[in-house]
Amino acid sequence: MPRPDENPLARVVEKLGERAPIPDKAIAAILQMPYVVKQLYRGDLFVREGATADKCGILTSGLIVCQKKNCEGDRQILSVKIPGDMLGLQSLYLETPDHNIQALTRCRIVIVPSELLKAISDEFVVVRHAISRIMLTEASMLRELILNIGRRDARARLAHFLCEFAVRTGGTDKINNRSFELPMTQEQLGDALGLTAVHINRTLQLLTRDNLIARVGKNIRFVDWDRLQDIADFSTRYLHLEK
Amino acid sequence: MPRPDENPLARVVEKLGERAPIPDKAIAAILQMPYVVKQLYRGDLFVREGATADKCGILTSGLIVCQKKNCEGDRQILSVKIPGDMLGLQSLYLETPDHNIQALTRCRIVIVPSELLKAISDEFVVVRHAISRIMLTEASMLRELILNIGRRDARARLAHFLCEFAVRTGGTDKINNRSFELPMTQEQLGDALGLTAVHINRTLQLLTRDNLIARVGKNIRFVDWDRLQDIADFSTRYLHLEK
DNA sequence: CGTTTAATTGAAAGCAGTCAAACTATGTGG
DNA sequence: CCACATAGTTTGACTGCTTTCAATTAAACG
Repeated sequence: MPRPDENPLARVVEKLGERAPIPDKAIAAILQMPYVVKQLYRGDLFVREGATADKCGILTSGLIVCQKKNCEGDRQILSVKIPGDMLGLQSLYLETPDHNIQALTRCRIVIVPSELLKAISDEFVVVRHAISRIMLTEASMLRELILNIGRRDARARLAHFLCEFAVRTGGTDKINNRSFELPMTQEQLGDALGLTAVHINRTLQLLTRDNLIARVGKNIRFVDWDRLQDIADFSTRYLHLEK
Repeated sequence: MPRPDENPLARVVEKLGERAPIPDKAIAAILQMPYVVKQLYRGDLFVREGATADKCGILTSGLIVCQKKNCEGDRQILSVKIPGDMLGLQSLYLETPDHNIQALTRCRIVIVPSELLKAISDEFVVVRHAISRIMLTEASMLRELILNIGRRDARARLAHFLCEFAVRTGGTDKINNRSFELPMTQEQLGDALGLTAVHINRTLQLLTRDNLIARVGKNIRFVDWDRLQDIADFSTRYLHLEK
């Protein structure tokens, strides 16, 4: 298989491969899809609610979110996509997107026609199982977010977000004392957690004061992972990491 | 096709048929699955988070919810299932359920082995497309709930819930002045909206006082549907009602 | 008809929001 | 490399929505 820098669709194969072993024929079919690499800038939309959806893709760098706005224009972020995540899979089966997909930072995506990926998934059982599992895992993460926003206070909510982000970007090993970049503004964090930027700021200070995390700019270090996880009521089950 | 009282699996065919025209052979395969009809009482679990999931089903009467609890035992309802809705489709592709499926009222469900429905969906393109569309619509409803809980105040949140429930149970025609039964306690409503029962009570009174709805016991009548929809910031797009 | 469950009400407390200002980084052009 | 502009963070004071707690009333149920 080509390296991602030779054919960026290799990232798609990798992603699907996390969920099920993909046979060579399917790999070949995926790698042969026509694709477009596109750079997005902060705020750019890849998919617009209510438009027509005929493309999907994969994020290769930067951060993208799914979001919706209420009638007053307040934004609610529904999910944060990290490099390697698929984008707009909904378009394989639904015509009209029910949410926006928007760049949070400058980022790079690889776009393919939904039709083609759908055709491949219709042909190869394993591919469609992998895609189904990805779609269901996305739904599971939405559920956890509902619990997070509906039944946890700001402290637990933010702690939970940090736990999830750390596990998704860096895996489950040696998290204590690990430090990582969180390239989001406090306003974006607020939009992701149903809070205001001001309150995010105060809550970050709270977590810092309680010796749960340490911060230097956008860099965050887990000072006491176990306790943070406890406070966050975090478990990885909903991420469905099992193969 | 048999009537649902002859073979309750006809309800499954109906449900899938809403999403895509199901060929006769597939209908026959569905109707021939072995099934169990089960009565559940309020609070009973059909699927338990963390257990093993090997069955799915359809709700034929009563109300069921998907829910999770935080570490303090507070319940958050993630979705409300009404008669005709599928249950536990997640089990077709994921082994371990990430949420509970619990009876809200006494209800009747028809259960089939996930394996069999999956086999049918592997055999018939249309069936699997219908199922995918159902799964994606469920995800879309989760997203709207996140927006509802994260970015709408109690009044709009409750109004939105009532709008959704009315449309789902009774369709989109002649809603103004329509009255319907909402067989949920105020505590259950609170769990569905990330609020307390007390506040649900006060918010219901608010909607009543503002002449948006009228209440007699669990019966609710829409006095001013247009304004309620406005306040709720409600649109049906996220329900993906299009065929 | 008594017992339990649900709905309602009131008072008080608290978490998070709002508003506004100050401060700090970041980035751009000269 | 500095000066300025802009975006983001931090802080304080105040407001307000929602929760909590507790008591009362009403409804549902056996």
